[in-house]
Parts: sequence; structure tokens; C-alpha cells
Amino acid sequence: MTNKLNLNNLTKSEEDYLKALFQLLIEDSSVKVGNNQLADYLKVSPASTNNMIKKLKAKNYVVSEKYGKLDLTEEGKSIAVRLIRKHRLWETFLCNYLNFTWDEVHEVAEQLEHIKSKKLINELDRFMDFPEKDPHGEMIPNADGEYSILPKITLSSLSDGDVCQLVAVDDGSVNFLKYVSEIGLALSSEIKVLEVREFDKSIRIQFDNTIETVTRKFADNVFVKKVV
Amino acid sequence: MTNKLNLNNLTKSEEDYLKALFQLLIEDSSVKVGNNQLADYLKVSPASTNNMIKKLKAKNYVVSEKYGKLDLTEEGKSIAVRLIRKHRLWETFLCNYLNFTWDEVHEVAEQLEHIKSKKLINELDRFMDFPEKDPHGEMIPNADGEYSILPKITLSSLSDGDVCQLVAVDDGSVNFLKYVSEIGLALSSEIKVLEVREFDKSIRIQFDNTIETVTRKFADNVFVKKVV
DNA sequence: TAAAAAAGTTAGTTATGACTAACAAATTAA
DNA sequence: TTAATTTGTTAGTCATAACTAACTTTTTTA
Ligand SMILES: [Mn+2]
Ligand SMILES: [Mn+2]
Ligand SMILES: [Mn+2]
Ligand SMILES: [Mn+2]
Repeated sequence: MTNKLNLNNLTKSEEDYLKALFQLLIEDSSVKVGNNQLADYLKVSPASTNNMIKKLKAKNYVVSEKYGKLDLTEEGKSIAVRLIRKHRLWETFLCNYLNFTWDEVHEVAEQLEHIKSKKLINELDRFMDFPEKDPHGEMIPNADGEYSILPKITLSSLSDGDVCQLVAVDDGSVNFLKYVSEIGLALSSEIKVLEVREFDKSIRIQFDNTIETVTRKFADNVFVKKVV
Repeated sequence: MTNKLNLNNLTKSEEDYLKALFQLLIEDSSVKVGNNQLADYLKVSPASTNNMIKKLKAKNYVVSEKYGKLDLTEEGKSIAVRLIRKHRLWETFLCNYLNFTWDEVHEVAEQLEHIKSKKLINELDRFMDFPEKDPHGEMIPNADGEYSILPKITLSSLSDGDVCQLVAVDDGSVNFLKYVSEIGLALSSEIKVLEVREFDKSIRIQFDNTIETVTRKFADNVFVKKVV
């Protein structure tokens, strides 16, 4: 018999590394994730990630060969998903009950996701009547770690004439989120791509009788579902 | 002009030490608190507290002379009160909204009290409509750190024939709190002291047509207000 | 008031998780 | 296919916060 659940006893740092690796891996499961990439993502030195990866390998959360790419074990994935569940439930709570705006929740959720109490998070889930999505449109895993992958592509991947619906946004940048709200975009907005300009990849879009030009960088952080 | 608010930037440990010292000091403001007493309370070695006290003195949260007793500066008190506010508000939230029992809340609140977000705690306060007391009967400081001291003495300090009302309980021990509920006591229970037995200081009490004998240790953790 | 006990301090060690600098392996470009 | 670049690893340092063991000061007790 394998360990029931040795899923506790992880430090905040260990949890953060596992979550980061998980997020890098699902961004594009075909592309491998290396040590330096993880270091970049977490804004620490490659030496730090190297060291932590050693520890996580010893604990059987990560697998990799020397000089090879990184991967998570099932156990490692499970911990990452649980963190993401907590993060998104807290963001939802802050937005829907405590008057936080969608650009304010991420930072606080980064702290709250490390609170250790199964009951706390499951009761919070029940209190909110089991929400499916967080304020940025991302799916919330259930208590068993299950969640549907929402079909999303970036706005930047579309072409002239495409029509799409905004399904989610990257929640990492406060400035970006404020910007999205300010120009009038929100979850479910229907967006028509008028023109992708070759010169600088900027995109002219139309939504709700508004026409705006957004940069490639902006469009990289907007996730959509094609309609036409 | 003094520092606006350098009240952030404290580690979880520093916060815990300040809160512990504050709680030891108000238990009996006349009695001085020493290094070893603080170590006992926090369940760390005297060397650890000595070291941390040095740091807190350097940061002007604590004052003491070499080989002398410890005291908090106004700044130090302010941080401690803020922690207590957060602790009690979270306990209240867990009990009143998330189906926690009063013996389950303390451990989780010990984690939640260290979350850094002014907005979070003030919105939580508003969401619950500014509760005055926590699940154990303790007063909750307001956003300015103000709170009334509720007049409390321990049940163990009473004598034969005294009648009192249960106003609060120490929230540190899960077993104690379960025990209190099990025998049928709750906040506001009216208790009559039938007899304090000399031999072992056990106390025979009556409440709600129940007669029970409780130990001195039990009675030390029950706070009451005299009625007769 | 001198010895014993208690309280407080210091020194030295450990673990975690950062860092930089130097080095080795793998990949890419010339 | 060699050289340059990128990627990954190791060694050594630092800060935090714990520990034990030894020592000093203060307080208590005989
Ligand atoms: Mn987030
Ligand atoms: Mn989110
Ligand atoms: Mn408590
Ligand atoms: Mn309490």
C-alpha cells in the first residue's frame, strides 16, 4: 500500500515550486520545462531551483534526469491542483463577498492558498455553493481535484475576421487587469478581430460598439473561444 | 514625524512573539514577564526568545534592560492588537459561516492571522456586520485597535455560594473546549458554586439543573462575571 | 550572608531557502 | 565538427529561526 496522504508537511516554498512547475507544464504539455525556465518563472536564481528540485525529487514529487527536463509525479500534480483549487476559491470569495476587484485578488490569494485546513477550503466551497469559475474565468477544481479544461486560445492567435468570446484572462498582472476593465472588456465579451497589423502584430478589435487597438502582449494574456 | 506605518514587514515569528508577550502582559499587568516565561509560553528554548527579543528591541517593539523584565512599546502593542483582531475575526467567520465548532477554529486562525491585507480583514469585519465578540466570548478590537476590556475573573477564584455568568473561555486547548460543550456549559451559562473542596481545589458547580464537579485546572480556563 | 536555585545570556550548531561565482554538459551556429 | 552560447550543476555565503551546552547574573533559601 502506498502512503495514504503525506500531502501535508510541505513548506510554502515547496508548494510554490510544485504549482509553478505544474503551470509551466500545462501551458504547453508538449514543450519540456527546464531548470532555468522554472527559475525565470519564479524569479529566483537557477541555483535555487536546482536545489529545490533535488529536494522535491527526494520526496517523489518531481522526476528528472541529470541535465534533463523536469516532470511532476502524480503526487506532485495532485498537490499543485489542490493549491490551484484553493487559490481560485479564495479569489472567488474575495470578489463575490468581500468587494475586491479582479485585479486585487491574486496577491492575497497567493498567501491564502497556503493555509492548511481541508475543512476550511471545502466549507468555503460549500458556502459559495460550489462555484465553477474564478473571477478571471478559470475553472475551479473540485474537492477530488477534478476539473474540466476550458477550451481556450489566446486572442493573439486569431486572424482577420475571426469572432470570439472572452473566456478567461491571465491574473498575474494588476495593471493588465485594470486595463482590460477600463477599455470595457469583461468575461463573455464578444470580440471581432478587425485586423492584425503585420508591422507590430497589434490587433484592431471590435466589441460592444467599441473599436480598440491592442498590442500583441495584451492579446497574449486574453483567452478566447472561437465563435466564427 | 515618526514612521507612518512600518507595521508591515514583520515575519510570522516576530508577530507571534509580540502577540505572546502582549497576552502574557495583560493576563496580569502587575506581574512582570521574563524571558523564560515567554519561552515556556511559546514552547521554544530561552535562547530562542533571548535572540528574538534582541531583534524586537532593535526594531523598537520591545523594551527591557539586560537581565531585566520585558515590556512592549506602543508600536509593539499596536501590532499585537492587530493580530488579535485578525485572529478573532477569522474565528468568528469560521464558526458563523463555515460550520466550524469552537474547538476547531483556533488552530486555523493561528495561520489566518498572519495573512497580510488590510482590505481583507476590514471587509471580513464588514461582511459579518462588525461582530463584538469571538466564539469564545473574547472582545474583537475594531479597525483602530480599540476594544473594551470585558470584566472577567476565573471560575477558580470564586467561593462557596457565589453565582456567576460564563463570559469567556480560553481557546487554546481543543480538549478543554470539547469538554466544556459536552457537560452542557456555553457562553452566558449561569453557574452557582456549590462547594470548593479544600483537599484538591475541585469545585462543585450547578447550572441548568445540572450538577458537576470540575477540577481547578478546568476552572482556571473558564472566565466569569460575578452575579451575586 | 553564603550556597543553591532560577533566570537570563552567549556561543556554537543545524535546517531552510535565498544568493553569486565558477564550472560542466548540452545544444546551436558557424 | 569545432566554437560559441545556453542550460544545468556545484560550491560557498548569507539571513532567519530553531536547538543544546556552557556560562553569568539575579534571586531565593537556608
Ligand atoms: Mn490568481
Ligand atoms: Mn484567477
Ligand atoms: Mn484563538
Ligand atoms: Mn478565540
